[in-house]
Amino acid sequence: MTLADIALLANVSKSTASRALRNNPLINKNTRELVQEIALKHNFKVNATASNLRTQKTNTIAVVVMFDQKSGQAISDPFLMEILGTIADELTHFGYDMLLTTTKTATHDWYSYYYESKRADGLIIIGQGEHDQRIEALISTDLPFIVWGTEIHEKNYTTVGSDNRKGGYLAVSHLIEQGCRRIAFLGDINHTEVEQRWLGYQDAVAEAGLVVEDKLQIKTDFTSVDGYQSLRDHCLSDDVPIDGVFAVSDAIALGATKYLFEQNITIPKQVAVIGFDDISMSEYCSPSLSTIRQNTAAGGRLLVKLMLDKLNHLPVDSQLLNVEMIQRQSSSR
Amino acid sequence: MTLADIALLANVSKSTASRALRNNPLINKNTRELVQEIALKHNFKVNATASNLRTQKTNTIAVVVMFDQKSGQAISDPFLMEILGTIADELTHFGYDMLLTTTKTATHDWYSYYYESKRADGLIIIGQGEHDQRIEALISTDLPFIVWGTEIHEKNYTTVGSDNRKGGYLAVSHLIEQGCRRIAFLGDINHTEVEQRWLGYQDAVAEAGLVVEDKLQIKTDFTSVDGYQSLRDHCLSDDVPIDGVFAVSDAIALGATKYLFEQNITIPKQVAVIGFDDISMSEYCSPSLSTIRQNTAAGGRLLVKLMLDKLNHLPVDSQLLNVEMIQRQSSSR
DNA sequence: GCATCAAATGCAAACGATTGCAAAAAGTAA
DNA sequence: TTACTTTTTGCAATCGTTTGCATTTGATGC
Repeated sequence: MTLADIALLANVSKSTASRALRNNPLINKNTRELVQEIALKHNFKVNATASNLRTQKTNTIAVVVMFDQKSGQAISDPFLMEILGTIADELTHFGYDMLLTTTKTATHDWYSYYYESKRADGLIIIGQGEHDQRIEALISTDLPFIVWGTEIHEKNYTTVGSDNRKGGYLAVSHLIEQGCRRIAFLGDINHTEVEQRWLGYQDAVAEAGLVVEDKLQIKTDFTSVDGYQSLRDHCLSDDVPIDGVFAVSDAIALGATKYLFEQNITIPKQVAVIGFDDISMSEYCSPSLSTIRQNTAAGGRLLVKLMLDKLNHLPVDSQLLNVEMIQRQSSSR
Repeated sequence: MTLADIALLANVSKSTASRALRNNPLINKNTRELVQEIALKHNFKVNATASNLRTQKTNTIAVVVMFDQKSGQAISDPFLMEILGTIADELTHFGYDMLLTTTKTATHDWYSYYYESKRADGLIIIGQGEHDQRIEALISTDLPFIVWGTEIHEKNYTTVGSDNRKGGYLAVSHLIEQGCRRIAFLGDINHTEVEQRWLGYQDAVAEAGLVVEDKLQIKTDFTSVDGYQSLRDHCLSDDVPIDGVFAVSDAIALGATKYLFEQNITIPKQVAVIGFDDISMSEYCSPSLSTIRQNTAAGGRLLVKLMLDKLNHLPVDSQLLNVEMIQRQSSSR
């Protein structure tokens, strides 16, 4: 069933049929309805590849999920799933398809693969990784792309992301308010977003008139396993005593909590804990986890909106999303 | 930069250029290398839409993630993310792209939208939902599709999935072994997979010479919130005392655990708990969560392999993946 | 009845690759 | 040299839409 067949059935030309199907007012209303009716009856659907070829548009956005470079594993934060879900829904809502890739396989030249070879009209990148060169390579191209992460002023590309610095500040101020004085920071500041949270940490510590101890900043990957190991291997010794933990993801926080439990250290009394993300499980673990909530739904929607604006050649600015401190048991003394 | 340009530069015809690029032995080796070199130098990439149109193949597989119909929310189990990640990687590995959708938006006619209109060569569906009609509608079409879920013998389509019945059996036998006698089942047996786990529950109970009490089967959706509420609203009263919980997902189990904690009910002593999935966090919550491990990596790989086999018109059979009981603190008395 | 104009339709050329088949070139044997 | 393979190349059609432009149709005015 092709457009030609429909045209034949409707006794019109291909051009008329084509226009009629897309409700072009150039075509007589009766003719339009006739053609549409016939198309419907025969369950005709426009061939996307042919249409894409002719129009030079794909109506597809590629979404790249940055993987953990070391482990080669998906950053399996439920957080990711949530934002992906929103993006998918928003894109379908605007008539776009979503092509999903991870950075794990093959160091694709994204520009060539997706844009030049016409697989997608634009790119949404989730996560900046550790200043990935692949992102920077895109800046000088005409590929429309948006990154979930932190705005980097020296680098000129559009980002959408949480106010990570504020998040770090809120988390640590809160811990300090609860009486914590030696707060471990679990995260890898090579990730731009994490770096911001670390700055927020420093802001809060400075504000309280305390001193930032570099020893308390412990490089930790985005997994529960790493959270557990960080505490085990680097903290709580006489050398580095702590009374609070700020983990840059809830997953990390859960791992840390686990270790504290095993050592019979009471939470929040001896050590208070706060995470980041507010994944749905945080409320439902025990003790429930205090955290900084990221507005993933708004983030996903915004990513898509800016992407579409960009495709329509509208001016587009990076956006900072507000975060919120959610106090739960793990930090309530 | 099109094929024609390259051909011109290489002083050959388009056909020769096309063949040369794909290393067709019909073309002289020298010519091939010449063309490839030129293409490389000019960073030429074949236009996918044109190629797709001509070859009538898209080299794309659409993946549909079934959403929670009621909440309209993504089943945000990390479990999903893991399997999606594997699928994405496997597909890229075999040169396919992955189109992702959720069932939330628009009740697409998948056959028309993806297959007829040539957006994808095949469909992988994650989750059966509650006997979704959209799946059944595909059976009579020529669309190649595979479902992650349980084989349904009356329905004739290919599935890949865990041995859910065995999983249920293992979980419940284990609890019984630990001395549990009244085990709550948290899950919604309208989901085919959950139904299987319920059958496994019954198997184990029967084997132990106990009686299956329908009161103990509590309809619960796939979220922590629901796990929490199920226990709160339906169990632990004098009416329905329990000493064990089998939750059909780790997320549910975490919610349930939370409620037990709040009620000062000790785990595993007063109530032992076991979940399903073995998401990465299960090991790192406290108490660590016993669970039934699904082999998501194998599952993802198998889904893709069968899909490709199907595309190559090879015979394809549904596959059952083994599951494994992981004993942790929450059930170790 | 004819000129004029607007509304509706159709022609034919793209879009950029792939491929069956024919033709040219190169190699071999007589 | 001719005849006959074998290897290598190129022609031209095709995939199924969309769209600029020309053409037809019908309406209107004089």
